[in-house]
Amino acid sequence: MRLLVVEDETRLAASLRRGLQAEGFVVDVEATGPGGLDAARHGDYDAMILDVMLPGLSGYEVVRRLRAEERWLPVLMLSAKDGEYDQADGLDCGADDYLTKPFSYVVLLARLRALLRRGAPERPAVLAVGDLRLDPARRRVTRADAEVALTTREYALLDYLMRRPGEVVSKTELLDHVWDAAVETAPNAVEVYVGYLRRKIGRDRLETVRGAGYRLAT
Amino acid sequence: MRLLVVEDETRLAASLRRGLQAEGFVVDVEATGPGGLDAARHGDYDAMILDVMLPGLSGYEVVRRLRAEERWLPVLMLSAKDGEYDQADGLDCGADDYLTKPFSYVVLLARLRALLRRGAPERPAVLAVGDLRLDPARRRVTRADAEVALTTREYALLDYLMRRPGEVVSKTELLDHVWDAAVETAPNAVEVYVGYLRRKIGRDRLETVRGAGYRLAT
DNA sequence: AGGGACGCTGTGAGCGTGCTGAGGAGATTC
DNA sequence: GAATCTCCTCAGCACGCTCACAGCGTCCCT
Repeated sequence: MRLLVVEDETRLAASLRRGLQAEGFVVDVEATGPGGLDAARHGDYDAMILDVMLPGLSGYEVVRRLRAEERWLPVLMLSAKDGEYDQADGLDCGADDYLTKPFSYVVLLARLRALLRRGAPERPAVLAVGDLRLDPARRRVTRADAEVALTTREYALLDYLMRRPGEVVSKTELLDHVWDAAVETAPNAVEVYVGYLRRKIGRDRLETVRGAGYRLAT
Repeated sequence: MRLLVVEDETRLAASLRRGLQAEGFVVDVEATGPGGLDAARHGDYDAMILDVMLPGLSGYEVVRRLRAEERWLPVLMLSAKDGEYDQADGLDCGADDYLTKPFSYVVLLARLRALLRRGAPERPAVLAVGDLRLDPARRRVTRADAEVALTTREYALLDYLMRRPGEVVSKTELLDHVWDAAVETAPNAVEVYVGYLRRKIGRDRLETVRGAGYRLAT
């Protein structure tokens, strides 16, 4: 999952990056309104965390322009203001959720997950495909009720695939969303991790579609 | 837009009904957990506003059961609690948004609109010609509901033809679009692959127009 | 009916794509 | 500082897809 964080307070930005990366997200940070807008336009992110007070262009304005261009990526707004009308303004100009600073990290994560779930075609709190279950809140995976131990990368890969069951997902797409796009990673890494996953969740769960990508059997 | 409000405090329920109706929504109110669950199952609502503290069945439980039944209508939870973990729990058990009492009516409306805006996620349409179906996202082809296994090239060829059903497509055009235009490929390759396709999707599906090209029978 | 152009298909070589085991680099733990 | 874990690269291997080739069948025109 790729996230865009637009925040000009460098300490908060760094802390968000660290925390979200630890959860397995791929995180890019922009510090200005125009920079964030540009990144959102071209970056192919799964969601965006956006401060209201930004140099160059306010968060409100960034969302408004994105929506005007028919870009619908989920946007979670952050603001120091907490008057109710400010909140309503943020939502009405196109944001999907709103948090006031100071906010709790746990709440941020929960709302972010809710947001990502909402954007997906189906949005169970626990993802389930066959006897495979993945609980994003607890970061736990079970297969026929037996727990499966996964590393961060394996988990992120399975998470991404389970949000698109039955669909073919290309190696490039996986590299963009599960790996860090800034780092050049060989496509072979995907093959290697698909191999690891197959050993843990069952060989036939994860089909190879030659020349196209991988598909999680439904 | 039809809304379901599940709330047992009659004064709050009445006020919500009045306010939302004034905004043009059609509003039904249920006062108990089981009643709300039942209404959500059968009512065909566009969204649901759900209190956590309910007689009979808690709001958490109602959402969890709905999601377990694969019902994905947007749910906005209301609660008097405001501990951060409660909020996280509500979202993780399947709600899409969360408000704590007392809440401002303006905020409620804004969040509701944000929720409704995230309607059905667009999914690339499935191409269908006769009993032949091609799903680009799943990269899957079925003929009379039976899956047809295709190689990359066969799939690309069928994809191109199915986007032009009934039209005559020349071999040159196919070489340009389905094969790599930069690489010089013999026109015979097209004939070979048309042959393969015919064996898999049915001989009469793919007509030869001598001297002009091929046509997918509609 | 005959000839020529066009299209079809079986065969097989070449190579692209994906899988795997081994191992090095970096982070973390004891 | 050693042991462990995780991530990722590399090289070798195997499968099966792709396509050229050649021979035959089919269609159309005279």
